[in-house]
Amino acid sequence: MTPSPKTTKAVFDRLRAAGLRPTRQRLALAKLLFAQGPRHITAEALFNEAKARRINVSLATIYNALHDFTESGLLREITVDANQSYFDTNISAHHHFYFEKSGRLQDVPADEIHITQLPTPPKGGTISRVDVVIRVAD
Amino acid sequence: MTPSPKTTKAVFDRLRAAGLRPTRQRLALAKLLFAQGPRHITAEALFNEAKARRINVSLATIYNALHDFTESGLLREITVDANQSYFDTNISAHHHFYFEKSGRLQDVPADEIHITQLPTPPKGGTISRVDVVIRVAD
DNA sequence: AAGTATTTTAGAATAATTCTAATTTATGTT
DNA sequence: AACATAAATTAGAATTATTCTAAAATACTT
Ligand SMILES: [Mn+2]
Ligand SMILES: [Mn+2]
Ligand SMILES: [Zn+2]
Ligand SMILES: [Zn+2]
Repeated sequence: MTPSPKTTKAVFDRLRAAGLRPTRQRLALAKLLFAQGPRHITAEALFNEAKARRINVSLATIYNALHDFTESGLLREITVDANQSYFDTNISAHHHFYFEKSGRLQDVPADEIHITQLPTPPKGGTISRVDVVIRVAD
Repeated sequence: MTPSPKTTKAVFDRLRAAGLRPTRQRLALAKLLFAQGPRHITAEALFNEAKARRINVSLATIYNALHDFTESGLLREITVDANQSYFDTNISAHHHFYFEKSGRLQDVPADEIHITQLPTPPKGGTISRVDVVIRVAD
């Protein structure tokens, strides 16, 4: 199957809208990240995936792209494991199951967790995000 | 002020009860960790604190002790920052404010967050813990 | 097409953590 | 108390994820 021009165009526009230059490598990585459904991926995993598809991208660029995407709101960084960062292509409000043995993350839609009371942050502070991680021993 | 024998004895017994040999360095570290109120500390911070008090302990031992304490239930490991692990001396059920700028953690008592609905974990999985992190932009 | 800012890159550097293998220590047993 | 043995400590090397550097390539504006 030849690459869908529709997908390419959509990804191109998405980068543009985010204020990021649609370079060859960002385009390729964004397609890997966003073509499928929601994903939770590490830098190393994305690097390997790119290699498998013969996309020539340096590891530094992987990190640059992941951080650039995160800063411009295309990705969200998730910290559940002390060893490596996960990047989430689902940027809407939601939570996670974290399978401790496999290290896999699974989305939990926001409406499946009801938080009916939350404390007020100390004076001067603003809540930037509330993360719920349900750790599952598998 | 000479070290309180009461505290020393209590810490000694606590290690014993946890099935850990009360060695010189574990005793000293446990006192640093548990003498005061609840703390959230990194390996490096504990190492520096030990040095400041002329407690001679290698960095490897700091890591060994923190992990041993965690495995035996005396500490809890908290993952909020991709760069380093935090160890929590408060092992009762509770949650956290995380001040993104300073990297400081603050306890939120369990009863200040009401979670009235939680999803069922996938078949075969058991919830080992539900962590709520309220990220505060300060 | 030229000029400039941005991006990419290889490889070196850094930082947290873990490992190794030798030494020391704790504890149970004579 | 001395002894034996398992467990813990240690210095330093190794590992791993990530960041940095500075040079080359590319994107975008004129
Ligand atoms: Mn990062
Ligand atoms: Mn650990
Ligand atoms: Zn997600
Ligand atoms: Zn805490």
